[in-house]
Amino acid sequence: MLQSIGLTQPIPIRRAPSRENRFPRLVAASRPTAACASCCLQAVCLPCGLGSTDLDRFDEIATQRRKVARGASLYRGGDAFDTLYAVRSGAFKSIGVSRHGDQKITGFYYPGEILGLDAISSGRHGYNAVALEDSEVCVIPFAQLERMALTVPALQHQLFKVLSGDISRDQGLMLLLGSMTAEQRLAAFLLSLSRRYQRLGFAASSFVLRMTREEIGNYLGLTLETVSRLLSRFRRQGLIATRQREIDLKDVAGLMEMVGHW
Amino acid sequence: MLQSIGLTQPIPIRRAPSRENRFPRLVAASRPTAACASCCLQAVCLPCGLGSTDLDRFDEIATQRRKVARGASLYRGGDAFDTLYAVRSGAFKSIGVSRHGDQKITGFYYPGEILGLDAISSGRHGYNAVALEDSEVCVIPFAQLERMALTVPALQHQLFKVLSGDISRDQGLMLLLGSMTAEQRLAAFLLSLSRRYQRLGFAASSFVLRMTREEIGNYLGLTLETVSRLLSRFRRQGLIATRQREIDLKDVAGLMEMVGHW
DNA sequence: CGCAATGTTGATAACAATCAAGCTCGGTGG
DNA sequence: CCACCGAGCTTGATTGTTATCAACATTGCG
Repeated sequence: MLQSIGLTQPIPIRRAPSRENRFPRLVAASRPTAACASCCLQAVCLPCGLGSTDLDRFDEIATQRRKVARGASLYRGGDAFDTLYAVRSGAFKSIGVSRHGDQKITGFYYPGEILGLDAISSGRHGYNAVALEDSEVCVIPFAQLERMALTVPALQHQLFKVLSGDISRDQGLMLLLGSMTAEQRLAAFLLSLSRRYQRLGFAASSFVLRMTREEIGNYLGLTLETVSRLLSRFRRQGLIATRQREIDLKDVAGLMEMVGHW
Repeated sequence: MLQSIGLTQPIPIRRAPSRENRFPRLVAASRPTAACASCCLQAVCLPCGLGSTDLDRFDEIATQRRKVARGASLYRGGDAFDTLYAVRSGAFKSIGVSRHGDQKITGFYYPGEILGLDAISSGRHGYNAVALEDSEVCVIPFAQLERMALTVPALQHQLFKVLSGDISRDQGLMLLLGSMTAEQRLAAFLLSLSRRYQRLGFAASSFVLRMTREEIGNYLGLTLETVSRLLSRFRRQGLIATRQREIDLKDVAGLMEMVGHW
């Protein structure tokens, strides 16, 4: 069955009652401090290389959580950079906005993934981070994190790995944008989502899109019409099944063949 | 006047006598250990945040240099990752190769820039690094670098900044590939080269391309014909002047206008 | 029930790719 | 020294993929 994914607690996935700044009651209650030690994302999140004593020290840094309602911004381009954020539940998009108001999505972020890494170098955020659904993040003050990294080799190493991993991911996307057809891009996108859901312990071949066709198209450098047409074509070809935003990958091998072994 | 750039020593820029594995005599002599303290790239290279005592310690790590002839690989995709490389002179391209033999250039690297950052996360290089001309790099063993970063806060911070800067740069390129016309991409490319040359202390509006039209096109997700046509158009429009690979930016404002304020 | 947001599908147009021919500049060999 | 050769570049003609414009369907919500 198609299932709800990307959630670490039972926030309803169907569209929130209105566009912005409203949380369903069940998550409105105040919330204890984050505790990585008991977090189900332990295996995939930033502190995943740490032993239990180091993990406790890390917990002293990342004490705070923050909720972000669907459509609201976690930070905006131009904001001063102080902290990294680890997605705890929900999903985010990172968007650049040009002076002319054109928007371009540079990434989607799922639980266990880190937001704000690109801002370290300049000390200022270059993009807006917007929640695709009611979401929650762990707040990780960067100065403290850096200080701790000096005394915990495993943490320093993990940080290097996370930063480096982001570079790899972006380069993969550049490859996609720079040398793949629309068809290949969408296939690659679906496969990438599949892999990420699997990493989180969810079914790899059956998931619900957190974003609209328009957002997918924007991210992939395509129009929403092209995305819609391609999804229809994939359906006709028996590669996938869809029902609104629910996606079933019926022929993963076929999709991979389509991407062409990059 | 158009001038030679990207070189920290007088290697002739005109095409080397043959395709590969041949160095002009003047750089064939064996070379003393690298010394950041006396390197003219100090201000822009990896150790740029360090004080003089820390710089001396850094010099003990990065003792080795390596020459790479035009067309030769510094490393290849699949190679184990041990070391980072700082470009000392010359220029490199980073290319991904698909199983079908298709190549895609993911980046160009100029003096002071660091090669290999994307390999930290997996411990294995994902791309080939190929010299665009006879070049030299400083070898920076990563394990030692990490160890030193634990005791030198400024170095750790600088490493975070360099990694983060690469993420920003890649995201900028994604924006370019995903939402700009051919014209905008090429204009953005020329402006980006201009900025990099300027950073190195060279003229910002007058430089020699280190890469072919084909390589530019590959990098920008265009064909070489499109690149050539656009350069001709820019010339007709009075935006640039060209003579082979020499480029003069005649109207930087016009080029920026074209890119459209991303 | 109707509205607004999202998604599907069709017709047409534009941009860039492809195919093709020729040019320029260096290097090489007769 | 000159002629040839090839890599790299330019330009033209044509094709094809994807964007754009447009109409309509579906869903959820007030």
